[in-house]
Amino acid sequence: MSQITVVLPDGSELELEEGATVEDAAYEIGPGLGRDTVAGVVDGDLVDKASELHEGAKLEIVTPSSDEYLDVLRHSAAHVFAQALQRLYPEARLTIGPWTDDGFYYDIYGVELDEEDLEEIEDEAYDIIDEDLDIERFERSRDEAFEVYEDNEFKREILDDEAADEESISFYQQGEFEDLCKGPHVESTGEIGGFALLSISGAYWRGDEDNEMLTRVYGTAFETEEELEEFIQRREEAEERDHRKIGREMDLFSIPEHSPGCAHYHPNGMTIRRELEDYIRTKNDELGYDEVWTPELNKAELWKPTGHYDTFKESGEMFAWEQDDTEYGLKPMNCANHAHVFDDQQYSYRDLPVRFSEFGTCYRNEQSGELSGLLRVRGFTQDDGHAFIRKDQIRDEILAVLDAIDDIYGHFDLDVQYKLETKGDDAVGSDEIWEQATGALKDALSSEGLDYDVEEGEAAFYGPKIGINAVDAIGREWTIGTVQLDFNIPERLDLTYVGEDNDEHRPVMVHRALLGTFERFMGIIIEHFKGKFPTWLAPEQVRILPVSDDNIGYAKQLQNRYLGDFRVEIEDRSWTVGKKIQQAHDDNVPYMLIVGDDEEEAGTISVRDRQERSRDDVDVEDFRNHLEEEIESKATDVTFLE
RNA sequence: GCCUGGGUAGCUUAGAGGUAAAGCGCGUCCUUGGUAAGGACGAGAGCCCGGGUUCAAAUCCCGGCCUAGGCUCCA
Repeated sequence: MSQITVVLPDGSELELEEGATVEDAAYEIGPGLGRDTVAGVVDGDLVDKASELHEGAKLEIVTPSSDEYLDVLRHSAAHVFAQALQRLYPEARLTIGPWTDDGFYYDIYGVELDEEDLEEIEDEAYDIIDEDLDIERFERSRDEAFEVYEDNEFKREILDDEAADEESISFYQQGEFEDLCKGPHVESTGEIGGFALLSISGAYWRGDEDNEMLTRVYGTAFETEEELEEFIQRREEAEERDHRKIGREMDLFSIPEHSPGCAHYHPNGMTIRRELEDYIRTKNDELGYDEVWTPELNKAELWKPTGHYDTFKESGEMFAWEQDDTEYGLKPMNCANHAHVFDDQQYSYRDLPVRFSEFGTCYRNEQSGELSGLLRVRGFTQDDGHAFIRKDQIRDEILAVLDAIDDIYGHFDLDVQYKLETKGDDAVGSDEIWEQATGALKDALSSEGLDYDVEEGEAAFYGPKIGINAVDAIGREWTIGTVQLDFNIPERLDLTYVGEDNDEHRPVMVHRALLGTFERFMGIIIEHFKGKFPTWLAPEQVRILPVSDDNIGYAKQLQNRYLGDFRVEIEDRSWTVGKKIQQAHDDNVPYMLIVGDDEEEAGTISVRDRQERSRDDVDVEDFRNHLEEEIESKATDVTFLE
């Protein structure tokens, strides 16, 4: 019998007989570990403990105390759901039921469910958990497996595809229930402590729009009921951060029924947007961009040579219509217009880079089901910019933008992820050009020392893209800033500059948006700050609370004499001090100045901040100076009372 | 676009065939207050829109619009 060697997490090696399984390896290490083994992680994949090991495998043993145990538990919870479902709806056909980051789902066919049905299924699932059924793996021959799934085309397809190479097919069984499954699973349904079905939705088989719509049930499971309760609580807290809720409460914006996907900024929201605009204008100045403005309305012709027409119009994403026998459209992007501004005169190599920036308002007809508050809209304004550069300027230009983005995001305390998106199916231009452009972006990311994920095939049609992604309250990722390198549009529009050699040369275009769009960026920061904006962004920076109506005069005096440069309101409703304070907290006002007879006599203020810190006898000038500095430095939170 | 929910006062929600409710907010009055909700009274609702069933529809049925979470798209 020949031997194989596997590598354990600490780097040590373990000699095993050929054909040894994960469980065998665990027993080899120690009988205790052997007994505790739930599954294994082999070369990074979670697998059943009965899996055979191969020479050189990197092996990790999963026990109930491993991080991966929860994934295994949830995989079993998906089976418990399926079992409960089959007890109540024997006609339901099962497809796939994997674990996910925070639970599991199961896609089923042939049964219609609504949310009331979920409660019933959940009760049945708890019965199955109480029955503490042993979960056992067994195998069937291919022929037998096909027989079992005689009327389940989905499982048969899995047998034909995923399990095509396997002669013996892995099944799991618990009580009367069995399911085609490669595992791994826990040993008994009783190991699940907390179980909940969360929602119901549709999902296309194999994720393909042309396939059948399946019913997907999302659920989650934990080892204990307490953990489940914590999970539910975390979800409720996430709802509290929802930018749509905060946006309404703080009167920042609205998206009325008559303008689906198009935000209306209210005065408070517009204050924030204007601060963002001012900041980005400053940054664009520093980066050497000249601001332009180009129209939303153009003839559709504009986008034909660039390729936008094919991409956006054909997919129904562009708002376009016939008018007087001519097709017009609203711009889905700003680049074609900027390219024309560039093309309007002849530049020399000495002029490059030529950079245009614009807070450009674009419209795209996003699918109705995709709209989501400010995060996915139909009308949006990008802090867009295009640099027209020489090939030898690529590296510096990209680095400058990445630096600026890094600097800007620091003021928002945002955790962002960099993505490199590469050539997709709808791409225009040659492979060679794409490789060159993608390489340049990679170089820039590495030389900035930035970690990034590569997303194959996700780029815009005209060039590879660095996407800067942020996460919303419920964990969805959204691209905000972006840098794209484009050799194609200059080619298609025949853009040129005159080189040192007096010949015409092709410029390269860098497309970039620092915040992305004001809509999405605001949505992200509302959720990130939970409405407690940094003072420089806060719609109301200071609220003066007179202790009694008699002190309103002093409040006004303070506002006029010292605080005229800031966004200050006076709370003049005849409320108790406690009530005024509560209201100011609810409104997320950074600073409250409480002024009564004592302060009025001494000419001072009492300062309270939204973190519930307070100080009496404060000199107004000191406060004013600090406020100025806090705003100037774009501090991410209130600091006067630190 | 597809699947499953939802749309009732400015906001959050209750009501589920028989005269439309509550809390917050808003108005008036009383109270003039000291670091997270003082009191009284009052105004405020085409119950998303259009059709249908019914003696009677916010409620049941059909269609549409909007919206939430998924799916699919997506710069």
